[in-house]
Amino acid sequence: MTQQRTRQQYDEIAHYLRTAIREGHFQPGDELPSEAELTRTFTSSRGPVRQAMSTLRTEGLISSGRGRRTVVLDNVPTQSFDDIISFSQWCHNADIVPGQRTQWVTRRPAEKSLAASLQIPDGDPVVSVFRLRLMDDVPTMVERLNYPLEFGRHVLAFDTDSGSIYQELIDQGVDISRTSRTIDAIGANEDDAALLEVPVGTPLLRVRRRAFTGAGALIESSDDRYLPWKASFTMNSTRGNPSSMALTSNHLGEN
Amino acid sequence: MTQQRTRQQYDEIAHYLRTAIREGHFQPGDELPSEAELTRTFTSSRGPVRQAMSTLRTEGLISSGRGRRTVVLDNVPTQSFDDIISFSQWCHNADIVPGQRTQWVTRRPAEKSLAASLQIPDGDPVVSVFRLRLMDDVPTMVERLNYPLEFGRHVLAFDTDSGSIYQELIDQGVDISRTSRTIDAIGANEDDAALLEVPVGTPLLRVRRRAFTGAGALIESSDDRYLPWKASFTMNSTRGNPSSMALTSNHLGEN
DNA sequence: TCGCCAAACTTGTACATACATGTACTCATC
DNA sequence: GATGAGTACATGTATGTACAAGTTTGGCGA
Repeated sequence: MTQQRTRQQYDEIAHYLRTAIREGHFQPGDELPSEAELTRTFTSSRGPVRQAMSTLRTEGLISSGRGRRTVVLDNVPTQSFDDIISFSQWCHNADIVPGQRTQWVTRRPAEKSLAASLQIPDGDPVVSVFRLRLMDDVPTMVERLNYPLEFGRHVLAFDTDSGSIYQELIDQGVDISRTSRTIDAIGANEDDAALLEVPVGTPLLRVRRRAFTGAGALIESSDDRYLPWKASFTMNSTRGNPSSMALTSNHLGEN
Repeated sequence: MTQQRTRQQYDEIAHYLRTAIREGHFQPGDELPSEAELTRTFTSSRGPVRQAMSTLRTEGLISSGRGRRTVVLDNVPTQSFDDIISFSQWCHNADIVPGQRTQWVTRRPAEKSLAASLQIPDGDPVVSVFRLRLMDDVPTMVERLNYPLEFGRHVLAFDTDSGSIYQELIDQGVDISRTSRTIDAIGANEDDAALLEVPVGTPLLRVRRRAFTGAGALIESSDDRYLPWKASFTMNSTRGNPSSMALTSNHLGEN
């Protein structure tokens, strides 16, 4: 239940267009109303209209250019920051019932590599969670979460079988403002295989995520492994628009 | 070799800031010059400065907010549209020597599933390419490309062992303006395994890409499979900024 | 009928201004 | 020294204007 506050004009316009596209009032290939028309429709000036268009453009929903009318592209999926960070939230939006079976929650001193990935000194206390996540009661993903104690203490005080850790952190006033994800593939190890009910070595889609506060403090370092036939990532990019993704080469043979 | 044309102001500013961050003149955590300072530095108005900032924000390089100074985030990688669509271009930027060993190039009528993915009628002619790609002479990725004849004819007339098909299409006047990628994991089949010199079933990072013209015509449908210890995807997202990615669930057991 | 050109309209870029809204600092006061 | 009000300054939002640079349209002339 997000606060409703009075919506900004550009947000109003973006929401209208996005909804109209999703509901099919504008089909792929159709022309959107011109900026001049939209300013009249919303009794606004060109600024907010262009800001809304810019948003939809980076979401990959529309394409525009000098002289050309703005057209609707394929009806591609995009998700907001909140939808994509929380498995529970994501399931709700897809009309799926999320589930979780916590394997263990620990508090212990960080060994070297974990400390490095959390950007804390060796031996500092770390809270770790290991859960199996389910979609409609079907095993889908194994989740390994690690928190420095400052944020992990909220997790220790939380029943991890009851729902969304992300939502709990928000409620506790933790300001999650940015995430960085690295995606690759990895074979299921014995733990993964047992929980997901597949053979050892089954290819899994691995998403390693690090979440930060606005001030830059690291909140979480996680490792999620999805069954690839249950979930996949989609990304849109448009020439001339900024991109938030990169394909990176790993010279060193890490794992 | 892209045309240099006179750069726009906002592009000038964005380029300056991006370079300064990459080269470490602004460290993560540092404050960027205020908008007012930048307008003076570049003898510009606030519009272009804000447009540049907006670009860097969606690239995940900076964070800003009402009342707060704009700060540099971690020095995260991001790549432009051109860098990420062309394996050759990508390698060059990373100081890697790209290579390719073409297995075959064919022209044939599309069978049902391929026709569907190319959005053309069953039986329409399709040009397909199957290549092994190398980084510094080391097998890294297997590439399967499919083009409708309209665009594929340029590929047929091209020596696919000589370099970048993408660059060739550009040179032939094909306007590639948008791509959509789906990322998941899959085990190496016999062809993959033989070329990549790994056992059958080895987990691979699969990137299925579809490329479109500005008008919406489908140019290419491809399937790239990377050795996950050679390459991975990275994505940044910031709360409140538009996102161009989505995690999608596959209810149906496709492959 | 065909081809060319000018006009009208589209989106992109830039400038100037105003006010909203949040942060951070100064400084007087207790 | 701690506290709190006030102030200066930061970015966010909105308006209005102007021009640049493409595309589309329609009419005119050959």
